[in-house]
Amino acid sequence: MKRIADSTVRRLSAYLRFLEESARKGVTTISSDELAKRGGTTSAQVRKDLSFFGSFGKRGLGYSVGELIDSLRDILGLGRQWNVIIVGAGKIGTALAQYEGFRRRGFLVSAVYDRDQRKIGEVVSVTGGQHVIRDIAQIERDVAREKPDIAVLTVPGEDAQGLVDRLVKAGIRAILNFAPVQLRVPNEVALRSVNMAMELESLSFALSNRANAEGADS
Amino acid sequence: MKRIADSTVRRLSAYLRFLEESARKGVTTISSDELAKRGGTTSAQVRKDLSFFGSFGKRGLGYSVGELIDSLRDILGLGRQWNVIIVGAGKIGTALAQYEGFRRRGFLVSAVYDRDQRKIGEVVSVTGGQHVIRDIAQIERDVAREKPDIAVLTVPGEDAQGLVDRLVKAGIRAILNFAPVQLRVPNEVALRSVNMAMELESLSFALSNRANAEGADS
DNA sequence: ACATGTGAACTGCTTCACAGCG
DNA sequence: CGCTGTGAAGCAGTTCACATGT
Repeated sequence: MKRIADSTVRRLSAYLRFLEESARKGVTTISSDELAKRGGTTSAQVRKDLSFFGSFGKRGLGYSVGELIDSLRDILGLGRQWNVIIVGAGKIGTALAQYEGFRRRGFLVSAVYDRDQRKIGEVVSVTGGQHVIRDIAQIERDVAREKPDIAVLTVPGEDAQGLVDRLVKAGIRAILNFAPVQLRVPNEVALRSVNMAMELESLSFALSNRANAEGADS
Repeated sequence: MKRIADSTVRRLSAYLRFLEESARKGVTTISSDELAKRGGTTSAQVRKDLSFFGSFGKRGLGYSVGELIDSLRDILGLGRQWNVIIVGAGKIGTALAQYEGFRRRGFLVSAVYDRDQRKIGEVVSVTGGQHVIRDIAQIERDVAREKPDIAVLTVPGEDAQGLVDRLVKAGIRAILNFAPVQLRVPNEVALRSVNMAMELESLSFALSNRANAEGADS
């Protein structure tokens, strides 16, 4: 398979959300142009994005909403459940643990970790249940045994790289990082970072230079 | 001024963080190569990024850590305080309100809003203080009067676009969106989105297509 | 007639490579 | 001599434009 740009994947995800919304409204057919308007892109871009994976439309007509939803879910690997562990039970970690969007899309929080002895053993709510906070000290053992798919990192910046190294060694294959640091992982591990400091500073820059205010939205 | 790529601004932000860390360690001089290694890029990229704004280094030597920190803070517009309002006092909104990183970089939470009558009037902690949750109904009036710089949106997806329209009309110039929807704003308003669903789906895609696991990190 | 699918053109970010200067 | 600053080359992602299929 050809290498797919990250920007393409993000757009596919956006198309999927809009398609699901359209389906709920009873729309059954949609054109690349309508899809583009809502996704903040162009019809050519939509068609190009989809073309990497096959032909999903009918010429002269557009796309079947239902079929395209199925295809996109398949392309994005959303046809299964992914087990997610949350590493760091601070404010953001516990807030994420309860995020409804996780479950709705097949991401199940299977464990929550912290290193603070006072928190370990406490019960936290997660979407669709509860978990006892586990000790980060046992994370290698747990990851090796339970093989979670994704680790969400919500620990202080100074602890992040060390934990990543441990998680990678234990066999994790995907990490979503919220710590405000640049992490290093081997090529075979997928890493995405959400860096609030960076987003805020980018807004600060835009505000200080009106020329760049123009909305380059992720 | 020349148009600056978004990717450049994000890297500048990363350089700044690393420089501040180096300064704390007592490092006084640094080369583009060292800066690149930690920022996950190349030395040529570092020099090109900086070159858009001037010449900051000494040939044969490198950059003065202190001077470059000052220059970057200036470029990014971090020499002043920015007032931030948080719109939506749910789990994520309240967690963000307490985020230490806000204050440390000059972003001050100046108000918190919700539309839920049961929450309005409640007290929430924010970094360095407390706020009484205000009624979203009064947000236009407050924005017009208090002129906050940035609105952080942490409301349900279905309410997001409506609120953005109101905020923009009231005069907001920058928005950091956490709702999982694609927002539309006029060109003169700066918008950044953090979309967790998108990040997770992008990891799901990477896990389902090992070829793409390679870490394209934001 | 209409909207897709796609090679070709284009744009802009990244990398290269070296002249310039401390 | 070493490292910066930068024009030029390379490359990747986007846009164009039209042939194709219904």
